[in-house]
Amino acid sequence: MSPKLDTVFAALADPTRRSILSMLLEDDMAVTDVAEPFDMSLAAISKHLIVLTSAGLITQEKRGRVKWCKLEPNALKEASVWMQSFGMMEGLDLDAFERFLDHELEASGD
Amino acid sequence: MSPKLDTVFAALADPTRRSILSMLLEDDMAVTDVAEPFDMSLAAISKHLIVLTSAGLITQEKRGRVKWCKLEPNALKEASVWMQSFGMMEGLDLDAFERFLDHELEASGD
DNA sequence: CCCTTATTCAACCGATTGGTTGACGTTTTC
DNA sequence: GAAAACGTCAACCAATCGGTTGAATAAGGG
Repeated sequence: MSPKLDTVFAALADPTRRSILSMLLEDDMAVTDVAEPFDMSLAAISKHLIVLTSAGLITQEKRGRVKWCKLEPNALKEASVWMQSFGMMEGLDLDAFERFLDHELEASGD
Repeated sequence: MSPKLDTVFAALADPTRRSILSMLLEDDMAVTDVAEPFDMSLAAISKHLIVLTSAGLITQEKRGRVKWCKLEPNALKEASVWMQSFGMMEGLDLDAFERFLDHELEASGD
């Protein structure tokens, strides 16, 4: 159905890419700095960043010779809603959860 | 980090497998019945079911010659919490969200 | 017992993935 | 303007993926 879900979940399936997302949670980062903690070539990281960009999970903006990577958390929303529509919260107070989400998502001005 | 997240997200990245999960949301199903709506060999579906089982998203129980597939929604919880702990809620009241999750996950007795 | 139904296994296939290396284009700095 | 820093591209590689087919196993039904 949604090709977007395919790419978002596929992007999240790799631990390196999830780590990158976590790092970007703190701040925007240059590609080189993203790569620094990983035991892997810069080109490999560059590819991971392309995957994340295609999935819409991050955006990249070039300023000077530095390309800045920025988390794009809204891309997680569709996937998250899909999971939620599901049993994910079985046994939880789904109504309360939904009310919470409605309220919070609205406040975030998506 | 968590190898489980790898397999869960990878399992969710395929539209056929997501469809299967949706079908199982309604009721437990035999492998043959799961395969019926898909334009694909039974063996292919069998493989998809193995992937879903490895990810813990479903369980399979053989009764007689029929193997029943059952949704295991708790497996989505870890992945879901990972996503939520995340930027999906950037700009939202994260503290309130965390309190909510703590409360609800505790209540669910995961 | 044989036949059918239910499911998996094994071998194979082409496409994709996650990594490497080395060359290349840009922008900055000296 | 040459050198360094930033990042991508292209070619390659082994491993995995999503599918096929055909044979094999297991359990019921006549």
